[in-house]
Amino acid sequence: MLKHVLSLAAWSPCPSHAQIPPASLQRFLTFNAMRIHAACRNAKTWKIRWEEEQHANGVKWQQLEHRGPYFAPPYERLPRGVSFYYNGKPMRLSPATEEIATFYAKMLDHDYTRKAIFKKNFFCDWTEQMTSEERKKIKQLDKCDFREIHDYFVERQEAQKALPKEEKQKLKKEAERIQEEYGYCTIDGHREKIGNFKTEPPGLFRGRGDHPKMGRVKKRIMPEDVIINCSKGSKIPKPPPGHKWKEVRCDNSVTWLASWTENINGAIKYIMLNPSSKLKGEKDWQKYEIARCLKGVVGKIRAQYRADWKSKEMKKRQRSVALYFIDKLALRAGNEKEEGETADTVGCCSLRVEHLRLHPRMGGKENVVEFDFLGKDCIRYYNLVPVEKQVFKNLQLFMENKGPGDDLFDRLSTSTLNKHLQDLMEGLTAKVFRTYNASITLQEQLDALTNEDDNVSAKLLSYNRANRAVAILCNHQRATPKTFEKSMQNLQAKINVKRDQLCDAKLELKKAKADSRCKRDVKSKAALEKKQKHVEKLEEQLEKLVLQATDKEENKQIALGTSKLNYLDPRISVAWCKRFCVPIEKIFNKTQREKFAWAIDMADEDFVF
DNA sequence: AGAATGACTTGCTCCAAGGGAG
DNA sequence: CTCCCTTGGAGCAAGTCATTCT
Repeated sequence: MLKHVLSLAAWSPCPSHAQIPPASLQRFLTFNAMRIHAACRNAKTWKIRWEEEQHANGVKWQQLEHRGPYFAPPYERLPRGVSFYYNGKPMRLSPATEEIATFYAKMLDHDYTRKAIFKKNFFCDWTEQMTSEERKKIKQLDKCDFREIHDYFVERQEAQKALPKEEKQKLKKEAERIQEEYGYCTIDGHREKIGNFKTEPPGLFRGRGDHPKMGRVKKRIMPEDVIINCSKGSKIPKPPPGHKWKEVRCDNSVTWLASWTENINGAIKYIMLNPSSKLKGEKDWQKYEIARCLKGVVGKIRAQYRADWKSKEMKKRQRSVALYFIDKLALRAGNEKEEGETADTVGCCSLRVEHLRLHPRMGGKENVVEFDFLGKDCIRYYNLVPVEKQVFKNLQLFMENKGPGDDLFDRLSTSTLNKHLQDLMEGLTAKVFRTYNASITLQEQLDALTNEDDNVSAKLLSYNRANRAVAILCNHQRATPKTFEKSMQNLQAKINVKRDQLCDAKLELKKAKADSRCKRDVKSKAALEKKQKHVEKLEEQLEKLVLQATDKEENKQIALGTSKLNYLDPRISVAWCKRFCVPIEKIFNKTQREKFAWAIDMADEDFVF
C-alpha cells in the first residue's frame, strides 16, 4: 500500500519533487506507476489508457535536459618516424589524407582489406579527400604500403595494455567522469541513463555480407551536423568551443536527444535513452501487451488465413500464405530494399522464387518446402518444412512462369500486409507474430521442461533449453566462438578430474565406514560424516559441470541474447523464477535486471503470458 | 499509390574488464 | 597474485513500420 502512495507522490508534477531520487528508489517508483497503470486494465482497455495518459498528441515528455553528445577525439598526427610508403618511397601525407590512411592501416589484418569492393570503395573515397598533389602521385592502392602505420598502432595498443596500474586507474576515472557528465539526462524530473551518448568516430564503413558500400569513408561528425532536441525551458547544451549546433529544436513527440545524418546511406543516427529508462521500459511493456492481445485472436486469424488459401483473389492467396510463413516460421516481414544500396537479403514478402524449392516427397514426408535465403545481417535461413497440401499447391501456382529472380509474392508488399493485419487487430503488424510466437514458445517449453524436484543447475539447463527453442525458431545464430573447442576440452578435463576425485572420496568413505563400524567411537563417526558430506559435495559439483558442458555444446552456434532481450516477455521468466525458487540473478544479469525492472516489479509467480 | 523520410527496434561482433582457478 | 577465459556491454549496421511527400 505504502508503495502506491509513494509512487503517486513522486510522479506528481510538483516541481519540488523534481530532484533526483536514488537510483533504486527511482526505479522502484517508476515502475510502480506502471503497476497502477496495469491495474487499470480491467476498468478500461490498456489501449485506451495509453492514448489518454501519455500518447495524447504523441507527447513523450514534458521536460528534457542533457549535455549533448560527446564527440570523438580529434585526429592526432602520426609521429615523424612512422611513415606511409608509396612505390617503396616514404611520403608525408596531408592531415586529412593521413587520417584516412590510418583507418585502412588499422584494418590490414582484417579480411575486409582483401575484398575487391572494399579496396575499390576505400581508394575512391580516399582519393577524393587528397590534395591535388597527392592525387597526382597516388594512383594505385597496391603501391601503397601501410605496414609501418599498422605496426605503430599495434604497438600502441600493446603499450596501452601494459600500462601501470595507476595509469589505468586514471584512465578509468576519466571515463567515469565523462559518463557522469554526458551519460545522463533529466527527463520529467528524473535522471535517466542515456544509451549512446558518443558520436560515432570516423572510420571505414564495414557492412555485413556482400555490402556494396564496404570500405567507404565514414566522415567525422561535427557539432555543425548535430541536431539537439531538448525542452524549451531547459539549459541548452553548449557546443564545443568555436562550434555551433546544426539546429536546436524542441520536439516532445519523439524520444531522441540528438541526431545527425550519416554520410554512407544518408540515414539518421540518434542519441536515445538506455533500455533501463522508464520511457523504454514502458515501450517494451506495451510491445508485450500487444503480443498478448494477439494470443486472444490468433485462433481466429489462423482460421481466416487458412480459408484464404483457397481465395479466388490472387492477392489474398499470396497474403494468406505469407502470413502463414510469418506465423509458423517466425519470418520477418521483408521490406523491399533498394538494389545495389545494401547486401541482398530478404524476408517473407521479398522472398524470390530462387529461395524456395518444392519437394512433393522428401525423407518420408509430403509437401516439403526447402527454404534457403539470406535474412537480416546476411544470416542464412535454411529450413525443410512440411506444409499443408493447399499451401504447397499455392506455392506451385505462385512460382509458375517465373524466373529464379522474380518475387514469390508479386502481389504483396509489407505495407498492404500490415494494413490487413491492422484490420484484424489494432496494433497488429508482422513483427508482433515473432514476439508472440517467441514468448508463447518460451512459456510452453518452460512448462514442459522444468522439473520441480530438480536442483537449481538442472532447472537452469531447462530454462536455457526453452530459451534455445526460441532462438532456433527465430534463427538467431552466432559464429562458433574461436575458443569453443578449447574451452570445451577444458571443461571436459575438469569433469574428468572431478570424477577421479569423487572416486577417491568414495573409497575413503568406504574406509571410514569400516573404521567407524569397528571402533564405534565419536571421533570415527564424525570422520565418517565428514567423508559422507565430501562425497555429496563432489557429486553435486560433478553434476553441475556435466550440465554446464551439455548446455555449452547445445549452444555452440545459437545466440540466446537477442531473443532474451527482444522477444521474450520478461514476466514469463520472472514468474518461472518465483515459481521454481530460482534466484532471478541466475537468469538476468545486472543490465538485464535494469532493463526488465518493470517486469520484475510487476510479475508474480502466477503470471501467464 | 508508392517513394522517401524518420523514428525506433533488432541483431551480431568484437574486445576489454573482471572473476575464478591454480 | 597471475593468468586465462568468460561475459558484459559498447558499437553500429540493418531491420520494421508509420507518416509524409509527390
